[in-house]
Amino acid sequence: MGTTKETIKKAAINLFYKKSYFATAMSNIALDSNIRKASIYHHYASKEDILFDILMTTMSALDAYIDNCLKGVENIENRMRAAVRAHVKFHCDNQKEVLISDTELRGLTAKNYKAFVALRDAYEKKFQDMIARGIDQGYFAAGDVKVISYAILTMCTAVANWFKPDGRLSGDQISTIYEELVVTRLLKESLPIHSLKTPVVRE
Amino acid sequence: MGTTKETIKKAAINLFYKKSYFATAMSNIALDSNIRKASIYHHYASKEDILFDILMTTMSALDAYIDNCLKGVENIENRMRAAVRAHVKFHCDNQKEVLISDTELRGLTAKNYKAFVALRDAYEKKFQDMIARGIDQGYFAAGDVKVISYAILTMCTAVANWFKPDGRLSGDQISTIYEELVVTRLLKESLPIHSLKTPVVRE
DNA sequence: TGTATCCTACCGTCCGGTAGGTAGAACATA
DNA sequence: TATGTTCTACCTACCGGACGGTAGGATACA
Repeated sequence: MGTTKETIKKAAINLFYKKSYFATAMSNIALDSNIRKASIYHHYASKEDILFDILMTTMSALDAYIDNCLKGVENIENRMRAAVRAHVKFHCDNQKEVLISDTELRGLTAKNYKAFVALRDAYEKKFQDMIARGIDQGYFAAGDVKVISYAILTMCTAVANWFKPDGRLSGDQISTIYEELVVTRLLKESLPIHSLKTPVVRE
Repeated sequence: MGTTKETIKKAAINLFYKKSYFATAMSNIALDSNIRKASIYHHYASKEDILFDILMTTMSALDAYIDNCLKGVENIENRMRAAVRAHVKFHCDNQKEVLISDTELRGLTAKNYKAFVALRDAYEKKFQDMIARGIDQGYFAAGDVKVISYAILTMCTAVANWFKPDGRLSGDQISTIYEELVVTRLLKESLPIHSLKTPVVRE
């Protein structure tokens, strides 16, 4: 069951996900937490404080998860593989939280907004640095690093939009497909048209 | 200037984009339209009716735009190129509307929700059909059509999240980059690692 | 005179948040 | 062991204000 604060947070995550932040009332959260509305204010200073807590812990968890998955992986291509796999897996396993992180930033005041965006920018920079390094070292095809990083990150993030926990494919399976799509296709130069039909002999 | 209804709609688009649907009050829309709140109800039956109008006209316009861009294009690879280019261009040119379409569906009642999703599904099916056909004909590398279509569509749709009208790249330039990324990379088999450094002689 | 358009004034409801209090565990003093 | 104090966690009851929407009248143009 966990602490009352965790119960409140979990209820808020479900409601923000289902109804959106602004459409969710404190009384809704209270009801789902089996608590009176005023009691929430013993654990959180305001409604926004709940949202901010969700956003920051989710972003921090994502960042820590990726760092852990990259630990000890040296080769840049393998690092990119691990990063994509971790990012997609996290977005399958924490679907509601990351969707809130994507759509409810407008519920934050300027100060909290800046704090969150700083975390997010630092996270995205890790991908941009990897891509730039991979291009430098000749592992990845040349291109606009900013645009390629946006393409990869948004595509992997959006998995949270369509992933279904009880669907045809598991989070692990989707991670594997995306790892391949990104690292062996999107980041590489392609073979010419119709080369697939007639195998090409190299070297 | 246009009709009063168009003024209201335009004000609503700006506000829904900036503050979100639920955080926007009818009085806000009235203020930005230089009209009294009650007057809005002469043109729209309810707040949701405004949202529904925005969503449906945007989705219909996107669908019509893509159809027009594909007219007369026969070769499947060129069709895919045209489709990606059109999709990205539309999402740059109608940034606010498509972002609302992506995030504010929870503001719709069940009936309206179904009507919108039907349009969207039909649109997405066009891409899935193209990808399946391209794979069949050997133009595109084999893979999970559903997942690949999601990857492509979400990546192209998300351009609306980061595109800046006065930024470094124009909508046309970004469309060109994405056209290449999707059709000559993501949909193709790649060359082996480091092949970029030493050119490969084929056939 | 009829109709479309817009207005002022108002309704009931729900919102985020607060005031102030109670039950009970923890602890210190004697 | 008995008694007073403090703290956490929760409660009931309420506040001012904003919300979406409505009733019914004024204006303007055909």
